[in-house]
This record gives sequence, structure tokens and C-alpha cells, in this order.
Amino acid sequence: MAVTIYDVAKRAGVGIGTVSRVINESPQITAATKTKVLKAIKDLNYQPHALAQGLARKKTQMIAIVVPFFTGYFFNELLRGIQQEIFKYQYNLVLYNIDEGEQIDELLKKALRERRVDGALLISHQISDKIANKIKISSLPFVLVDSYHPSLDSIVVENKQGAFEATRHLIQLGHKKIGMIDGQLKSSPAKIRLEGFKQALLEYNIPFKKEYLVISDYITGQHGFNREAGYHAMKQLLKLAPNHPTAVFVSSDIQAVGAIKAIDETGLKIPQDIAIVGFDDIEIAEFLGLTTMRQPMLEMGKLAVQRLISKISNTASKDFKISFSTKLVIRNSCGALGHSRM
Amino acid sequence: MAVTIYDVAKRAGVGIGTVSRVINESPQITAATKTKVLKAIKDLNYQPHALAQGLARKKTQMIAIVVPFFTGYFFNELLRGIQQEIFKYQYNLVLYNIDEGEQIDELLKKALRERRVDGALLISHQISDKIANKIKISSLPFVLVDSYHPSLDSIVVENKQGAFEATRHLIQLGHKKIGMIDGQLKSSPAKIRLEGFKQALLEYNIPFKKEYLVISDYITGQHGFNREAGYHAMKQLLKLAPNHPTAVFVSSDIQAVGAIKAIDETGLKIPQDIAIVGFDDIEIAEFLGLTTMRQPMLEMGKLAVQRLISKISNTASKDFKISFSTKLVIRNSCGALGHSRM
DNA sequence: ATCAGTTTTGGAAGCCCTTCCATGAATTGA
DNA sequence: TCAATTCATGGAAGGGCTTCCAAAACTGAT
Repeated sequence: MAVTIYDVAKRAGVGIGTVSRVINESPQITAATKTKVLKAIKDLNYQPHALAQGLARKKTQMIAIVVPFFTGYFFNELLRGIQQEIFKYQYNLVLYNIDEGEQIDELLKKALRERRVDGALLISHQISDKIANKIKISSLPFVLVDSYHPSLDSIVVENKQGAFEATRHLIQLGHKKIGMIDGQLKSSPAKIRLEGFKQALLEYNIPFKKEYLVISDYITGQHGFNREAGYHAMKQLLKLAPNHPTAVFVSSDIQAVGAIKAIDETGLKIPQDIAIVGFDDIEIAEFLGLTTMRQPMLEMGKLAVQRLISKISNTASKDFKISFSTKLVIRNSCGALGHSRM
Repeated sequence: MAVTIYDVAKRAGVGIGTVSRVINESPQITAATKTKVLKAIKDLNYQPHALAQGLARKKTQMIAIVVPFFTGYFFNELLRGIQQEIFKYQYNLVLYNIDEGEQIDELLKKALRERRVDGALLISHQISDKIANKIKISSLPFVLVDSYHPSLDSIVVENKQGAFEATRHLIQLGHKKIGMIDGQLKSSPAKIRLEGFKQALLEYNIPFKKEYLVISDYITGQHGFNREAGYHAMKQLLKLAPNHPTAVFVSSDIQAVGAIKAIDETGLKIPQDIAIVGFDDIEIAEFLGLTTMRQPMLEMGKLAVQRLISKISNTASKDFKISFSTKLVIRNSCGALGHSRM
């Protein structure tokens, strides 16, 4: 049987309350008793039982991160930020993988009403009003990351503005036939980036052509944000030849990777024949010379943790909507640098 | 205050023991009472408190996954397998990020002696005898994935054989000047792949040249398994020109991505001037036409979870050493297919 | 030495479950 | 019909902690 607080108390010749106070660094403890207790703890190699502590304190020191898919490169970077920050606060991270918005319901029940975690970060999830309401009612600390709902804390990237700028960049390079490859619209960023795309066209008086928009969904599970989906989406655009777009805004770099391959295969040149702008600035974007919109993912992760923890400890300010802006990283794929090396 | 088992008992007009039995699907319960209790549970929207259950049952339904770094593409795929499997068993996954082997010590203390989790998966960690011993003593269920220790359960990939075959492939293509770019040797796969590399040279009577081995460590935190590190390592090899290797075995695809870039920049051609074989078969390997050793990561993840859970429930067989074999995926970068398209 | 005030300490109660044991009801057989 | 079983049920005990309250141990001034 493991050693408990009673064993420590007995060994140190004090009461359990005193031991507890030492553990929790209560100020009202004599230096002498503190030393005694500390020694006993070390002698017995005692470690408090997290569950028992959690039960008594009504705090688990755990937070949930709920992600729609794992393959995302976006998610990787975000996770790194979250992990770095969470470590500082001595919290533990529980990972949940949820694809459909409705499953959040189930999660609320399981992980949260079970009180397994003190709060949760919801990543890249489109939140319906119904779900938002349930979250509110649950009165559990929540922070949305990379998605938005008016009644919940959210940290987002300016997807609309980013998509707008990416598209505008292509327009300013002289393109008139501009396509877009997007992810499934149930993914919130996919939906919003489409809006930005459309707005740029509108503002520059370029008619939106339905056949120039391809929602990529070749395989399921990642909302179309993957390489194959991008590849097949681009194939579809290329079928429109000779009337295919001369420029394409792709809603994620990983899709762009597939799209580039598709273009490559038909013998067309990037950017001469087709210019590409992606979104995310994932690691290989630089390698590929892919022009893209960079998202400050690491920072978002850190901020999300800070906010969540301040909510958990009730020191949170009332409202919280943070919007990170994106930054256009110009490389070769858009043609702005001339036609070098692609 | 949340609703407890007492509230349910009162409402259903039964004792708490009965409610508990219903929750845990004990057989000895009348259909009638079961219905009553179930109704009360639904009426009150009752959800058992995970911590209280855990305390009473001495089981947390949580398992830890301990990874040395997050950026790894390898890890992504593995995580997917783990997640899929864990979901079936109704476990929750707690994520720990640990870089140095010695930190495992601390982890053992924190997460495990705190009994926050029922067991742990240790990913890609070099385990010293000392640590292995501590793990044994802790008597907590552990499974090593992608690393090996004689006294612990391990699931590995045949790194040595894989590296051997990758190198042999290059030898059989006629190369004599063969280099290797490896990760930090404190990473277990890095160390073992080096052995396989050396053995292949030995077997084919090619002397091992120290300057042809570069341990990549440009930035820390991922044991050299990243793009920049690969880039710089290759730069170093290229400095040996005109006596640079004509073929390089790179210990991970992501490093190979960097290496390819470095080669590209000097105007050399792959595979004509330098042939490359990687390791992992990450998503973009296909895109890049990178010849590589494929690892069955998803399967490893699933198997690891199965094994861990059977250990937790004491149904585990005595010993467990599984070795997955790798598979050479031939693409353009090695030159075996001729000199197309690179 | 005494008293009031202050600080430190011990331990019961409470957090919410599971499980075991005892109880009483139902069932069986003669 | 009654004793002997069997079986569902209630609830105390136990799991290991925190916290509150009361008691004990101080403090220093008289």
C-alpha cells in the first residue's frame, strides 16, 4: 500500500492537518515543524495522491485540449505553445480528438461533467449557438482557439483579413482568373477564409465564378485540410483548361503541397502558368518557396493557456476576444519575385 | 453544488449502493429497480465524479504519453493510432513533453507516483539502466515505443535493419562514398540507425569515414530531427567537395527535406550528383520523390495502447518485445528509377 | 505567576465514490 | 406451512486529501 498523509503525520509526530499545511505551503507553520515534516516526507518518499487532492480541492490541475484532427501541421505548432505554457503553471494536458461539432456535446458530458478537467481549449471548431449555449450553462472555463462565437472567449487569427490580403496580392499581380481551394465549410477557418476571398474579388470588381471554387474533400477526417485533398482539388481546377485560373488561393499550405504536385504533373509551371498563395506557413512552405499567410500559432497557444488558467482561478476579466493578424510571406510561388526556380 | 450519488439514491428511493451497482452494471439488480434508478439519473442529469470514482476504484482511466518533442512528423502519425485505440477503451490521454532522459525521473514522481495515470507510453526515449530500474520498481505499467530496454516492454521498429537496408540500397546502386546525417545520439533510434549504417559499410567492405557522418544539432529540442538541422548537416558534407559523398543516408525524412534544400542551393542534382535515402516516409516524402524507409507508425500506436491496457488490467502476458519491420519505398531521390524529375 | 491575545496545531468532517457485510425479502423444497 | 437457501438491497467503511473549528501552545505585559 502506498504511503499516505497519515504515515507522514505519524512519522513526524504531528497531525495530518499540519502535514497538509506543509505540503500546501501554508504560512502559519513553525520553521521547526516544517523541517520535521519535510524530513518525514523525504524519508517515506511520500507523494500526495492527485485524485484525493483533486477531490478535496475540487480542482484537478488538468485541462483538456479538444482538436478536430491530429494530422494538422497547424495543430503541431499550437500544441507546442500550449505545452510550453501549461508546464509553467503545473497543469496537465488531456487530449481529446473530436471531429464533428455535435460530439462536443458528448465531450461536455464525459470529460467535463465528470470533472476530469478544470477547463478546456477548443481548437478550430465551428461552434453552433446550441453548443455555445450548453457550454455557457456548464459554467466550465472554456476558450476557443481558431474559432469564434460571440458569447464565448475566443482567440482567432484574422482569417478573413488574411484571406483578403492573400487574394488581393494575387489581384495586384495582375491576375483576373483567380481560383480558391478551400477546406470543408463546417470548419470555421475554411468558411471565413472564403469570405475574405470573395470580398477581395468584390472590391476589385472581379466576378466570383462558382467553378473556380473547389471545396476539397477527397478524404474525410481533416476537413479537407490535407495533401491529397489539395491535389484532387487542383486537378479539378485544371480540368477547366484552357480556362483554368491563372492564380489560386489555397486555404492551407498542406493542401497547397498537393496542389503544387498536381500542377507539376500536368507540366505547367509555377508561378508562370499558375500562381499559388497558401495559408499557415508550415515548415515546408519555405522549402517549397510557397508564398503564404503566416499564423502566429505558438503565441496563440500560449495566450490560450494563460487565459484559460486565469478563468479557472477566477481572475479573468469579463470579455475576451483576441484576434491575431496574419502576415504575408512572399516567396516564389506567387510570381512577385520573378520567375525564379520553380 | 453538483448532483451526487446521494441525490440520485434519494430521488429513486433506493440506497446509494444500488445506484452504484446500476452505474457499474452489476448483474444482481432487478429490472424494476434498475429502471427506477436510470430514470432518476436522467431526471437529475447525474454524472459520476471521475475523481471520486478513481479514488475508490484505484483507477484513473487515464494513461500518459510521454514524448520528447512535438514537432516530429513521426509522432503525429503515432498519436493518431494511439488516439484511435484509446477511444475504444474509454481511456483518456494525458500528454507530457520531456526532452532529457533524466526528466523521466521527475515524471515518474509527478504524474505517476501522484497516481494521476494508470500507465504510460514512453515514446522515442533512450532509457538508461538506472531509469529502467526505477520504472521497474515503481511497478507502474509502462510500454516503450520506438525505443528498447531489455527489462521493459518495448515496441520498436527494426531501426538497425532498416538503416542497414537503406545503406545497402545505396551501395548496390554503386556508391562508394556514402555519408550519413543522423540525429543526436541520445535519441535511441538515431543511435541504432547509425549502427545499421556502419554494419552495411562493413559488410560491403567500405571503410567508415568519420567526416562522412554528421550528427545534426543545429537547433536543440528535437534531437536534431528537424529541417534546419538537416540543412546545416548537408552543408557541412558539401564542404568536403570535391570529395563529398555521392550518396547520403539521412536518418529522418524531415532532415532530408533540409538536406535536399542544401543540395539544391549549391546547384547539384539529386540523384545524379548526390543520392538520398531518408527514413520515416512522412507525408511529403512522396511529394518530394524521396526514397525512404517506411515505418508502420499507426499500427505501432495501436498496439502500444492495447498492450498497455492489458498490463493495466493484469491480463498481460509476461514478456513483450515487438519489432516492426520497415519497408524501403523507392522513389526518385536514390537514382534507382533513373534520373527523372529532380 | 497570571491573563488576554495571538499563533500553531490536531483531527473531525467532508469531498464522492465503491465495496463489503448484514439484513430482510423472496424462493425453494418437503 | 416452515425451515433453508438464495438474492437484491441499504448503508457503513474506506479511499487520501483539505479545511474548519476548537484546543493547545505560545507571547508579552502586568
